[in-house]
Amino acid sequence: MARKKEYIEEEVIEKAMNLFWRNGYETTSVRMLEKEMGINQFSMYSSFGNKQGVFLESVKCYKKKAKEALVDKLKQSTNGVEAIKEYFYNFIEFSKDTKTNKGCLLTNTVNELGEHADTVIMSEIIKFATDIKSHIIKKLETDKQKDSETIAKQANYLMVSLQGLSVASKMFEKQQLEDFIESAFESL
Amino acid sequence: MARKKEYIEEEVIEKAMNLFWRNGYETTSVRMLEKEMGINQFSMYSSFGNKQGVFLESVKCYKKKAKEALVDKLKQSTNGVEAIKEYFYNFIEFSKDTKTNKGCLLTNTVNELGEHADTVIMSEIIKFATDIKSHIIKKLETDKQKDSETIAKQANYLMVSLQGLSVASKMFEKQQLEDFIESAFESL
DNA sequence: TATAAAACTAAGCAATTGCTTAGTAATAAT
DNA sequence: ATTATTACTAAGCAATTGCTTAGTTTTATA
Repeated sequence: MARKKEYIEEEVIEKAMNLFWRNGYETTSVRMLEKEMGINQFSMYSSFGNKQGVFLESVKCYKKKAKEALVDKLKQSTNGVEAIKEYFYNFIEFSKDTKTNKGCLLTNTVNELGEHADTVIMSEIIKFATDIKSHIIKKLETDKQKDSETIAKQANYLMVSLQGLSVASKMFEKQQLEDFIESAFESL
Repeated sequence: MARKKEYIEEEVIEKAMNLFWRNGYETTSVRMLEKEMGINQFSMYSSFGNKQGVFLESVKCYKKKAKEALVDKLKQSTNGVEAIKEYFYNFIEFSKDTKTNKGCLLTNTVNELGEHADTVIMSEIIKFATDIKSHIIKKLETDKQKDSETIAKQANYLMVSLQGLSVASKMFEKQQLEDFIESAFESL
């Protein structure tokens, strides 16, 4: 009874996600999204409501990709702390761009929008961060000599370090990033 | 022969700097600057050329403030590595806002504008980062047991950590930030 | 006191923003 | 084939962006 959509929502959202990842939320205009996603503004708004809606779906798409490329590997590994270090190295690869790195889309978002960010989007971000932290804690607990207090402290430390790596990867050279990772894990 | 300016450029720039610090470059509109600086757009443009000009002066103002509150203290201290740790703690105080922290204006800028940033502004930022790093190296060299290679590595590590602290301070609680600093200096 | 130079006010500029809407084309059930 | 439903195109909306300009006010000098 009705006409068919000429695009697959999951496919165009992945393109939108990459645009947001490269440029940030504000800098990415609806016109840019139109071009990159290859669909008209009408279609965008009928599928996702508004720009925030497109971004929310992009965030979900990013989470899925990051889960596959990073979190699942961390989850499956039995290497304890070494697995977390692997996560750090994998992240650099994951966020690689043509020249410099793009950082983590979620970190970029919090950093750009801060308090102004939509609460739905923020809760998505927090859920992901909490998930990563719990996996980090599990790997730290592999070492039976550590008490829960040092584990909590080290988990906090690693979460902040991860944020640092995300931002620093956008402006530092590979050598500095590797120096960072190696030094960061020296005392663990 | 001519009318006097009704404002002091240094004073209004400090206000502009605080606005940019809180909101970032793009989110800060010329209208917002007008209100915050308490001067008309005409005056803004005649004093600083354009929005980028206002921002460039704001960056210089930030550098001056950060130098006084952070770098000079680091420079003067004779506590070696402990002085660098002090720098980290001082930074948290320096970037404090009403509720969360504002991070470092320079880090925020690179993170927001990335490659799109004006080259003049970028060179100001790089100069400042290089300056901090050289002071960090000096403090590390206090420990005569460290060879130049480990010093270089540790300096890289600390610079990335500082970026991390800047971003993380915008979203983490004080306890996590202190956990980070303490853990970060454990192996040094 | 008259004058020229600079600084003010405020209205307005084109371009861009996110979003909407009027009109047309395609589709599956009747 | 007709019809109801949805998706498309593309033009256009008000609001905001960075910036300019026309006209007025202030000021130190001649």
